[in-house]
Amino acid sequence: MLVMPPMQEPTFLVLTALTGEPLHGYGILQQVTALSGGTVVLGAGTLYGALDRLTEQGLIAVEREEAVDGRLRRYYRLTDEGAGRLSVEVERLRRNANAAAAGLRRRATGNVTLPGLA
Amino acid sequence: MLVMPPMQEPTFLVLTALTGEPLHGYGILQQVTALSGGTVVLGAGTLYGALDRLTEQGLIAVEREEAVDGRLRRYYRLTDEGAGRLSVEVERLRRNANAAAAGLRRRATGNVTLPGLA
DNA sequence: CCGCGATATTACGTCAACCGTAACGTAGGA
DNA sequence: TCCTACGTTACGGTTGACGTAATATCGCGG
Repeated sequence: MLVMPPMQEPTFLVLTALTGEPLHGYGILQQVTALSGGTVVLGAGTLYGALDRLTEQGLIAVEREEAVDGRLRRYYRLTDEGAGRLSVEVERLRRNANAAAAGLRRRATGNVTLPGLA
Repeated sequence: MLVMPPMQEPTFLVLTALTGEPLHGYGILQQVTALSGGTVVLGAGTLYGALDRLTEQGLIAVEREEAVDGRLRRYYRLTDEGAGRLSVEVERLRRNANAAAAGLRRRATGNVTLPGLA
C-alpha cells in the first residue's frame, strides 16, 4: 500500500521533463516531444490528467501561476520525492532493459539455457 | 496503425522470460518472478491475458501442448517478430532511462539548463 | 483423513491510465 | 477568413493490469 512502482512512459517523461526548470503544461508537452525525439506526443487529456495525479501524489507541485494575454500558465516543479521516485524508476528500466538484452543476446548466440538470476 | 510501441512492464517481462526456451504459463510466472528479483509477481489474469494478446499479435506462438497428470501445459515461444519488438522496447527503455538520469544528474549538480536533446 | 500448498488454466469484474477530440479564448500570419 | 500556436478544461472510450474465485490433480504434514 505504500508502494506503487510501475509507471508508464507518459508519466515518466513528464517527471523527466521537470528535472530541469519548472515548466507549465504546454511547455512540458514540448519538452516531452523533444526528449523523446518526437516519438512521444502527449494528448491534452494524458498530460493534464498526469499533472493532477502527480500533484496529488506529491511528486510534482505547482510552483506559481502566471497570466499571459489572459492565458493562464501554471508552472510545475519536481519535488524531492518526485526526483527520488524517478531515480527508482530509472533503475527499474535499466534492470528490465538489461535482462531482456541478455536474453536476446543468448538467443542470438544459440545459447538456450537460462541462468537463475543476478 | 502499424506502430504500437508502448508496452507495460508485465508484458515486457513475459516476452523477456520467453527469450530462453519455450515455457508454459506457470513457468513464465516463475521466470518473471525470478528475473525481476521477486519484485514482480504476476496474477493469473494478467499473465493469461497477456499471453492471449501477444499470441494474437504474433509476438509469441504456441509451441506445443502437453498433458501432465491431467493438467494442461501450453508452451509458448518467442517469435522472431516478438524478439524484434522486444529489442525495440529495450532501446526505448534505455533511452528514457538515460534521459531521466541526465536530468537528475543536472539537477543534483545545480545545473538547471536543459540541452535540446541527443 | 483432511486441509493446504504447488501445479495449471479459465473466467470474471473492476480500475487506473492513456488516448482522442472538442470546446473556449487570444493573437498573428497566409 | 481560416488556420496555427498558445494554454487549459472536460469528456467519452479503450486497454492492460489487477484480484480473486472456480476447477482439478497431486503430495505432504498434522
